[in-house]
Amino acid sequence: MPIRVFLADDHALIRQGLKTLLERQGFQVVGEASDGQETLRSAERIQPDVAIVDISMPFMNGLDAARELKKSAPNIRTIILTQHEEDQYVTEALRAGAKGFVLKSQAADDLVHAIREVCRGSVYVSPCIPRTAVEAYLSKRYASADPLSGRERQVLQLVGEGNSTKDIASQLGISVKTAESHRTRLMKKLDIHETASLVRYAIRRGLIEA
Amino acid sequence: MPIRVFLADDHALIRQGLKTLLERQGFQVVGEASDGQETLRSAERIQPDVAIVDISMPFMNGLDAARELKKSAPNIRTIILTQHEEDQYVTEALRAGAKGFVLKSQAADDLVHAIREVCRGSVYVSPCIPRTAVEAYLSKRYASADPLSGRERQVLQLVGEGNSTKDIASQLGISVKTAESHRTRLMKKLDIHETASLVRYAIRRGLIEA
DNA sequence: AGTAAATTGGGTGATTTACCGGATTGATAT
DNA sequence: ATATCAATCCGGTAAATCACCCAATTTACT
Repeated sequence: MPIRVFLADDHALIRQGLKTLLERQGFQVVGEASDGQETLRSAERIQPDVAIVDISMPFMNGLDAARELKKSAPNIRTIILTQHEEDQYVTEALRAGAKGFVLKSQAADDLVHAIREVCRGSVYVSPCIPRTAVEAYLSKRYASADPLSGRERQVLQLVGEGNSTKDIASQLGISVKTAESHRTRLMKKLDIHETASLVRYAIRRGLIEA
Repeated sequence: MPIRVFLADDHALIRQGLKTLLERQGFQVVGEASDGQETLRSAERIQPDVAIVDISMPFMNGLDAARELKKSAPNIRTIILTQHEEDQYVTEALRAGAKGFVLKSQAADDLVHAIREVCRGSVYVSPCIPRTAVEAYLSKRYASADPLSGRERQVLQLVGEGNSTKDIASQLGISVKTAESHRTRLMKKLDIHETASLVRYAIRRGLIEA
């Protein structure tokens, strides 16, 4: 009896590609959805073995969908399939109850392995994901979704808004060195090494707007 | 004799899905690439009938790749395949020499039609795209929404992706000084004075994603 | 042919970052 | 109560980057 798979991605073309690919691998695609809410309604009814869920979807994103699925249909194993490589997403996905995390940049084999592994009860994370991200999930129990301290988040926002470290220091009434220190530490926490990535992260977090 | 197709998308998984799907439709997938530069090198050598090119790719985006392909391999018909629905992309894609424009949110049929049409010499744009976008291209009235030159746009993208000036120089095969020069000039053109604002601009322009 | 823009490159000095270190406070766990 | 850890604060040094000056060559357009 083939493994029954559900596909959630807002791009129909991508879904059809994945479906064709998975069916050739012997899986049975039993349902599809193009947003988080549709995923919940449809997957709860269909009760697939595995739900493959993209993060970027309209109305309800894949991580929120995974959280809801965990509550309403705990028997469905969720695999997050995304283009986002940031560690933050991995940690958040695992906390949301996902059993797998696969990048779209990986080969199809990776997804196939993930499906087989989660069906056996394992947790599967793409090998190219830094272990630190998985460890963050395992160790930091129930820390806030955002690993940053208040001051760090404040500095991050100011950096994203285009302020230099010197500006930030004077705005916060601290020395340049301290501002740099906050900045350095938050970058280490986020495993980010350039200002550009920092800005993109701040936008995704909603701290600033593009 | 089957139509020979080239696939350019930075997500291996998506490429494999599309490949499987297209081969079932009777097309022959003769090559793949995961970024714009690889697309140029590889497609010029292989000379496919059609190149299906995603916009969002690292190092060199799909629109720039289409522009280059038009010069170096005018016999290859380029179809832009993207998730971005904004009219601006359609106009820019057609100006860049693309013969087709298909959204990932559409069904596979749409892509199949596009391939057949462009091979017959037509221009194909997904039916869900507003006509105004196509008319903007036809009306030749270049309002030049973006004052940047090609090279500058390329540098902007690389900056937004988090590359240092040194990285950019080596990736583009130019000196650090030249890369700095491009960067300085594009910042002056945009009246932007910090990296953070540059990144936000690149995101708003759709050159990169948050 | 002539003008403008694009692309390439350099030098110098100021600014910023990266990476090393430590001091103090407050919360938490044992 | 006391050890421990995270958060906050600060400094020095070396490397990288930026800002601002310059110019040669190629390309594009009129």
